[in-house]
Amino acid sequence: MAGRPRDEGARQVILRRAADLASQDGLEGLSIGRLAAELGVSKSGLFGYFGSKEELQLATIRTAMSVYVAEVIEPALSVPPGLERVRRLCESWLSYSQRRVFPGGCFFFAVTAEFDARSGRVRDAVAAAGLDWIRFVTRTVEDARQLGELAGDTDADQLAFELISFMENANVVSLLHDDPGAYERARTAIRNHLSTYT
Amino acid sequence: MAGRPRDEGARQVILRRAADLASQDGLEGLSIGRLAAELGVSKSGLFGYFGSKEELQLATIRTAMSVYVAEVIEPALSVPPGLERVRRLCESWLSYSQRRVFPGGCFFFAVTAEFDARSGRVRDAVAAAGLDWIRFVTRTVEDARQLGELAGDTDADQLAFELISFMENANVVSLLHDDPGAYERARTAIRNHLSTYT
DNA sequence: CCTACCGATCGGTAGG
DNA sequence: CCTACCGATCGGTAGG
Repeated sequence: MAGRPRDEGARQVILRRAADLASQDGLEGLSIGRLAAELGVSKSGLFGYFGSKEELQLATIRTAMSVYVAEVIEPALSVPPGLERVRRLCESWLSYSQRRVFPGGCFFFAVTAEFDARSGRVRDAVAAAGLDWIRFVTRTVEDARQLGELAGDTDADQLAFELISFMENANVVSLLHDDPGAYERARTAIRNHLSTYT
Repeated sequence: MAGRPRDEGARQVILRRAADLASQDGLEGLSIGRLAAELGVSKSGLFGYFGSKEELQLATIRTAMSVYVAEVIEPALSVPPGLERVRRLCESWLSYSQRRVFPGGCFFFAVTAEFDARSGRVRDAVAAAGLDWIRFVTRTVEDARQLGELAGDTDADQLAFELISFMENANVVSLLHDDPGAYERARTAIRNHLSTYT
């Protein structure tokens, strides 16, 4: 539990910066020395907050999750369950990616691709976060179906997979090809796609 | 042009191995020392083939492209242009990912996520390969439309974006959650999706 | 294509 | 929370 009684505000500033860096260079590319230098503190001082690089990585993921909840989940929950919440959830995600809340685009896209073929606690934490997200989208779709706002035979798992596909591809295309039109392509895909399920 | 007159067969063995490692740990995670140790040669001996880490990374991308052409593009080109070629292209891609031609799943998915927020020659090479792929899918779709096998008002860019979305999401979900069902979800999505365009 | 090395940086620790 | 350090590893080079 190294560092837990320390200044919690400073800790969150460190972790928010770590998440920004990791969205661009990955959680392995995030080095304690570079992070310390950017924050103007000593390497061992920063190290003391976490105790190991792996703990820093895990704490960074938790901080990124709280940003994700505030930017993507909460805006969707401000709308009542149903098709409008599904639309709002997709739009919140695209806006979160497009506004570059993390400078490297979606934090979880970056670290998922980095750790999807590895093993260990960091990979497990990334996988758990990914599963939470899939389940939340699926539940949001299933609510809309049960309310009669999507066709009764809608396969919620299938539709959630398809919506997530469009969103993540917009993120990567916009980053790699510096093409903001990818977001409009995703919005068109989502709009047309939802209309085939109604 | 360091190393070009050397044994070309040995060079390709090195690069194929490098592509396997990079699909799991990334092109930055690929270290010359580790690669040399795995191949049982000295670090400086291996280094002499490439002259710099960046040249090794660029050569690895070119080798991965030739694998991709053989595994994904050529099977599609063995079918005449039209809707059947579109279907074959998607199936070749899903098979390439699912058979783990590269142990970390699609090589280009891994290195795209790694370099999409960076700059430099490696990023540019990854982006150029990605653009080639998008254009090939778009052209394959457009051929089918012009042959009257997709609706006349089909937007080839849009449909290519949607098909690629499904394929890439299957790759990452299957890796992160060890869920081969992701490929069936992508196949269902592609089948249903193509039928809405006909 | 090898051994042996360079300076830089890595994660992590000792001591204060 | 600092300075100063540890051994390991990085990309790259000298010399043969």
